[in-house]
Amino acid sequence: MSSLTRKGAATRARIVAAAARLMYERGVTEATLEDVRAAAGVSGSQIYHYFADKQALLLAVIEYQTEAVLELQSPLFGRLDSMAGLRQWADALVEYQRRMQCRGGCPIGSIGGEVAENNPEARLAVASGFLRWEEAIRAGLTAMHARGELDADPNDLALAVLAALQGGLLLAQIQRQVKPLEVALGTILDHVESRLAASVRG
Amino acid sequence: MSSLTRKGAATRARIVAAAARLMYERGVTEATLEDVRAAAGVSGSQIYHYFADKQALLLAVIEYQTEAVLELQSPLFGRLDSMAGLRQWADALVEYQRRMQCRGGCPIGSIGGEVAENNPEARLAVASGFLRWEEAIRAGLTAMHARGELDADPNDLALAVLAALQGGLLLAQIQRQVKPLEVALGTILDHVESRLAASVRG
DNA sequence: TAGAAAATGGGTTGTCTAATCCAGAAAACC
DNA sequence: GGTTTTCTGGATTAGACAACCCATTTTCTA
Repeated sequence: MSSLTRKGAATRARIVAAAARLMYERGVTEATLEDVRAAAGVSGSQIYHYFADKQALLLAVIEYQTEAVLELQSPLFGRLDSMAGLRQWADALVEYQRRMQCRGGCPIGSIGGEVAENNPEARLAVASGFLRWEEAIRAGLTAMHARGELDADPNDLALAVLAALQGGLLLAQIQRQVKPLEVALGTILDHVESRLAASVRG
Repeated sequence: MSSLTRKGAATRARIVAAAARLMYERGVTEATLEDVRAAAGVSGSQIYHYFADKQALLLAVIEYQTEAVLELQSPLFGRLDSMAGLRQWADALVEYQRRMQCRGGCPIGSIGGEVAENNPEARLAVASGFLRWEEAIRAGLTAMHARGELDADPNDLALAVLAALQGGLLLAQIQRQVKPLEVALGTILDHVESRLAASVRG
């Protein structure tokens, strides 16, 4: 592999970004390397210059999508220790899906579903992405719990919130409407709210 | 197509069942028609005798899996109008996944995720499968609501339960452990329980 | 039992796509 | 300024797989 020059790193990044977009839009198997090559605006053997094979590119894409998803939400993650912050976060996710017309589903989860049964390595990469997502949610709920504001296990709640999000995204993707996501997140947050300690609930 | 004899219908069913199993175990694209042919124990051009192309077979598989999933749960559907029945149903789903070692995820949902972005016809077939599933859940919650036992919109709750189930299944499939499903269903049912009318809760 | 459907088993075609290889030009970096 | 890396652009291989065709035999079933 040796060292990557500035330009080399930029090209590599362009390839990963293009691959991520195509795999998101069409699925992993439907996104051919020729498509990726064209979309990235590179020629011939450049993809193989930076990646051993399609599998290596896929793993890079999973990394990339995990970073992208977490980065996109990061401004909102800091406020997940209050109901207002949680609702704001949920609203932003719903709004984003609405803008995307519910296409693609979850950038991580949709890849996960596609590779889970025939690509253990990719499955594990997706699992670790989910773990980081779960931890971001858990941090907020744990803070609430530590302050004595929350009367429930924050770990279980975080997992339930992530599951509601993933299920909502899948149903939204398949039905091409945001309502399932909206209702799934709204309901699980209603539940969190119902577990607020009496002192906070006012 | 003309008329199907008894034996013809049986062979067709064998092909669909084999295809369903393989698509579930490996994903739609990884299940080749040659694999299906061998697994069904039929020879040569039999698949094309009963199905125009792979797409037609896929649609038959989605139908088949929808029926299978609903039929498997049908003994429990009748009791979804009480917390005991709901918990029993959830336990059965968790237990089933445990026995499957969390492989495959949801027979309908995993196909849905794979085809959503490149096969509108299949996506709609999955959507209608989800609708039937949602309605089975809704029937129970609506009954509770009609009896004045439930203090919430049964339609929204049913959608939230299905989303929690799907999200839990996806996370379970990717992490290869039942906990996400267990927690997701447990938490959403806790929420349903928290919305029981005072008269029932008491 | 006669006609229709089911089934065998093989061959074939065409396409798609991942994966390699190469010779030479351009650019970046020390 | 020389070395390394990047990049071009094409050619090519090799395999997988869907789809189609056909001659023949077996099995239903009306």
